[in-house]
Amino acid sequence: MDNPADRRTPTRLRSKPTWLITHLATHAGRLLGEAFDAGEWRRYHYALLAALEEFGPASQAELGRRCRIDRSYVVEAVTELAEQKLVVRAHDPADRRRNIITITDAGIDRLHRLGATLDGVQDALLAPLSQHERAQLTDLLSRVLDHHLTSRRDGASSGPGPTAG
Amino acid sequence: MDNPADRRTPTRLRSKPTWLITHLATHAGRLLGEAFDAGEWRRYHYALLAALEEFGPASQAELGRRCRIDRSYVVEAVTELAEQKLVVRAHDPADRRRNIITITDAGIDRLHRLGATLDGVQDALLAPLSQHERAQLTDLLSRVLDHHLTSRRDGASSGPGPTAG
DNA sequence: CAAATTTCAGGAAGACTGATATGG
DNA sequence: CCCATATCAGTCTTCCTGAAATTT
Repeated sequence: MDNPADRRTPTRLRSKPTWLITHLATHAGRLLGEAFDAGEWRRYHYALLAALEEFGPASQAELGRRCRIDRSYVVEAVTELAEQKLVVRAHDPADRRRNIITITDAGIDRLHRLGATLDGVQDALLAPLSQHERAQLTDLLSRVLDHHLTSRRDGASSGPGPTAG
Repeated sequence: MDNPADRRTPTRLRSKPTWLITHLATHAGRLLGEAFDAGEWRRYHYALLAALEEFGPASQAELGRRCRIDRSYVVEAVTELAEQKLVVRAHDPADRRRNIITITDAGIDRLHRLGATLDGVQDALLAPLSQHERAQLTDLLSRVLDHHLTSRRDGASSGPGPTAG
């Protein structure tokens, strides 16, 4: 029952990056969940705060594009952040469709504290790798992700072209 | 609106492997979905077939442990595979709690054809990387995943210990 | 009685879609 | 009229938990 051979994963799966990435995402999600659970935090809370701090006030649509968060989630997450006074939601006088979201001092403070927590999660996730290897992995993942983010302009109106449906 | 600067991702996210892996998993899932959609395939169908082909007939519990698929899904997926005669589900005379799942010739054939499709997905996902870099990435991911799979003995009955609520 | 297996019922999180109202 | 934005109401997949029945 506790035989290690019983738990060996099929070679056909182990050799496939898609499988590795999918399962690692699950573990990363678990670690993030454990780290964030105490305060009802979600990943997108951190993402939104990070975008607001780095790029300044923005509309909800822009935040969604930057953080790759769906518009539905932006609505919900901004509401939650606003309730805790970590951001302020105001109408844009220049374009009355938009909300302008601004991070508060409390929001910046929270961002930094969540950041420290997150750094711990990265360490836990990449524990078996050396510093050099961690940088290497981050670089490879970045390049792959960049490729897919730039080759899919999925935020704007451009051609949908359902390739397999 | 189509300003690239508008889509730039916060540095605090880009530098975090957890974020990169999570988002890449989304893209991988999309690619897998597109590739599999035509035939109602799911990842775990392939995973189960791969385990059965590599390690021979097995109980459902063992399949779940090998492929890291939850027991609920194993039930469902095996049923679907059995309906298409890709596997056979039989009672184990030696231990009447167990079902013994065996892959059929048609199942092996399907496994190989799905494998070819999946290889195409790996290529699409890792397009921007050289062959050497792909091997490097696969190796790094494997080592990280191994670490978490072996440090968490999550299949058996051992202590759950909810560390955070 | 304890443990393992199969099975079902359902919950949680995240990605995504469609519809609607409003404004540019 | 077309497009963008904000919002709400859902669906879908995957992961996970709880519980029941059966057997060891």
